[in-house]
Amino acid sequence: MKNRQIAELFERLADALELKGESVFRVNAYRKAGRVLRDLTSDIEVLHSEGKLKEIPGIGEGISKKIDEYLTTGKMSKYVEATEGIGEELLDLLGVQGLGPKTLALAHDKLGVMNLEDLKKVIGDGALARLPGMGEKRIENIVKGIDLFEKAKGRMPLGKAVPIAREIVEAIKSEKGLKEISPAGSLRRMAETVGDIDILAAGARRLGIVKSFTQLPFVTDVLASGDTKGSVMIDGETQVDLRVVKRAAYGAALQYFTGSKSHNVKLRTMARAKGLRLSEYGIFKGAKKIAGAKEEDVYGALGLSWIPPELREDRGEVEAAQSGKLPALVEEVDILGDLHVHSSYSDGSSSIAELAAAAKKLGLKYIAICDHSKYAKYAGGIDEKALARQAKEIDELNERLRGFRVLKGIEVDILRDGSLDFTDHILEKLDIVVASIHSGFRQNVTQRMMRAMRNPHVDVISHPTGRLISRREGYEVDIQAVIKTAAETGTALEINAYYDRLDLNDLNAKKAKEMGVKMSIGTDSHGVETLWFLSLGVGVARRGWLEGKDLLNSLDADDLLRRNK
DNA sequence: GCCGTTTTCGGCCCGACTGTTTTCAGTCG
Repeated sequence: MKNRQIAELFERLADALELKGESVFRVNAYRKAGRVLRDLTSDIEVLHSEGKLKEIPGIGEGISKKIDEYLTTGKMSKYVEATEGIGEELLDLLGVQGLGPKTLALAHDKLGVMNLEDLKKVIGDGALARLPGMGEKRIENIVKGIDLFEKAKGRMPLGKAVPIAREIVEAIKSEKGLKEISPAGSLRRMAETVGDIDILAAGARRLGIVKSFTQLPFVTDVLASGDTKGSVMIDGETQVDLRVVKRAAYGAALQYFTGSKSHNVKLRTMARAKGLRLSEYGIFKGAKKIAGAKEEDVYGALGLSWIPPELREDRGEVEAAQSGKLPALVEEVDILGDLHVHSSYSDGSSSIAELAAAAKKLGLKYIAICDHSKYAKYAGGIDEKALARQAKEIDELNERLRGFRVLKGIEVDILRDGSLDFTDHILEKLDIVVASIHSGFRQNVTQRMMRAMRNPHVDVISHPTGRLISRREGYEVDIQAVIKTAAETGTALEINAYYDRLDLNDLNAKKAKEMGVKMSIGTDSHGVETLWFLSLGVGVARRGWLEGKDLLNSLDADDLLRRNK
């Protein structure tokens, strides 16, 4: 799959052209093409060979020719031409807050700035300040931007942002005058990583609401505080913004601050075509406001049904809403159990009884204990004897439990030759077999997974790509081929909900669904405190357009066992 | 460069803020 590398090429091309002062519309066209290619689940090379490039939205005559050139010759002359005399390092500087394309181009043209070093130098010696339109404040602002750029802690995983947002909402929701409050932004969309945490509130006494927010005990720094917005740092590393609006604009503001940007642009374009204007204050016909208090009304005014936040990425959700074809997305209440949990038998920290009690408290009906198998020594993998002991303990526990059931499972290693770490004789006695790769990430991963899927006792392939969010790329695996085999063998693919995995991700889950593959959410918990990650998994599933019926977890325990026979 | 229930040409999202300016350009979200 060359999708990502071509997407990157167009994104870089857009940056380079922007720096050269090319028409913003052309720049945006390239940028959009980049985004669409990044999101594409089909293989660009296949579409190319079938002559279907122009069927991709945002790809027309010019861009399809450039893709063709790149795929046939290995280079794109437009890119080479546009980036001549411009290095990667210069383009990277567009990421500095307060330094936009115009200013950067000026610094490049007049002062020969090529990278961060140069930029710091021309600030230090006052050369930048002497350029037209530059003043003391702007320089100061750029210096701040450089500071942030260098720290660049980047985005935090969703699993870290969610508890912070919940805690803040909990802490201020009973504030006097507050009528509505909700997380917004990428967190509300359940994107896998989150930049700043955005929270939106509505009500009277707005100043007081902001004040109670900036005075929360875990706030370490107040960046801004007014009667419509407060901005703070939590624990010195996480920025949280609270905006407070009037109730009459809450829906429009929530829609606006939830994004995504491309989803919003699409809606505004639609509004314009209908002679309307959409902003964070509402939908207007001339000077008359026709919607704004509720999100449903904003979408309604555009002739759309309400679109769940997780879908708002301009991946076809607006068209689906227009034709009444939005999926009935899976909800947390549809999820009856967690299908991948570790106990203290292997490297977990909680006993099976503790896990069962905690899961029951979360409203679940069952959990599957899937400890590591013996090959995974580093993770305290268990052998056949320990597995038998565990089975006995689970039987005894199930005798006592009411309205809850513990399933006997295993996370069995797929070995280097594609065989499994336990014999079929052992596996067939279990309620659920989850198979995964923990070694040889570059050795025939696709073939090994396929072999595992053809074993009739294997029910689920765990974390199928092996990626760790912002830490590890993942296995060398042909995920398309894995999905295809899963469809043939009826094996489920896991949406591993552990916060730094989320694997399958949203796009792969969507692809798998389209190919008729069932999925299984498992938290991969190693203790009771991470069982809540199930909601992260539901987030991924919803972002992948999944409905309850696409997930094994929506089956009750008896139906699940029948399926796994 | 893309695209079409205003269009095959002429548009292309919206508003706030800031700083450097006498009316607006640049940047951001």
